[in-house]
Amino acid sequence: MDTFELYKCLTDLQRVRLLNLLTEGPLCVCHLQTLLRAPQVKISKQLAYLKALKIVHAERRGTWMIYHLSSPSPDLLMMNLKSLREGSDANARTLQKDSATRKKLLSNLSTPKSKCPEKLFTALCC
Amino acid sequence: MDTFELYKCLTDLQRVRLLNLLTEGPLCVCHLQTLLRAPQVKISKQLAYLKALKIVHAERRGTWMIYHLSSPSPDLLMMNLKSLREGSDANARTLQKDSATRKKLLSNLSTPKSKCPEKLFTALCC
DNA sequence: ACAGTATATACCAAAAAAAGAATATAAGGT
DNA sequence: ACCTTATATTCTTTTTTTGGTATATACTGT
Repeated sequence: MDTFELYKCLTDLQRVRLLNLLTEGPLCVCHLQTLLRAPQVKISKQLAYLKALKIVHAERRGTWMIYHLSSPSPDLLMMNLKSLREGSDANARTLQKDSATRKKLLSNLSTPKSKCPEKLFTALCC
Repeated sequence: MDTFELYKCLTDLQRVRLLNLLTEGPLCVCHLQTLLRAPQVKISKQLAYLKALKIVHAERRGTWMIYHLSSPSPDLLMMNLKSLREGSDANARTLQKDSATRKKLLSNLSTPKSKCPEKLFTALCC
């Protein structure tokens, strides 16, 4: 993959938020939608974009698609995501908040009402 | 400056080549033109773009404009340029070749025919 | 087979970025 | 004052990226 493509991923807040969330574990599309408060099409398209670059990959679990960061993910990507997350600007705060919201969301999933697949790999999803 | 703007700079080979060359010392537009074998407008515009973001700044020396990397330049930028330069793909090779060509170009400048300003700061330019 | 839910894709409009030609500015030498 | 050289800016066209609506697919449960 061309390195410039990787930087292109990092020029858009929404894509960065997706990548940031996925660094902490796999998630399904519906949860990414919820976390980013964005319409399904947009999320789906961004994920398709990232998938085409093989930065993420998807796995079907029933009707749900679970998205993962590909491994090994390029050091360059990880390094930059880390740096973005640890910044002190508005964007960094957004990423930090996303992580926190993700934790809260996932801890609420073990309730009986949740119909999503429960345990996925080591992380909870859906 | 928004971090995403910085990544945008890194999505274009020509801009990266400019930045890479400038990390090794100031250069004037005509030499950047020569080194990148690109038309004047393009170089000028890219430099204007980088200048607007305060990543570089320019200083007039006679009719010549000498471009510098601003200092301190963001760690994030330096880190990524380093990584791009040290890669083993075609882009990295381009950057390495650029650096070599720059050295050769500058060492030919002390000849009497050269009308460009000779010593600039510690580096030779024009 | 049918209805419902989750996700993806196709298609078109809007916005943003890049490229090129022509022109403008700024300085130096005559 | 005028001509030349170096660089910047303006204007227009083209290309790329993004966004939205509608539609398609894939699966589940009945």
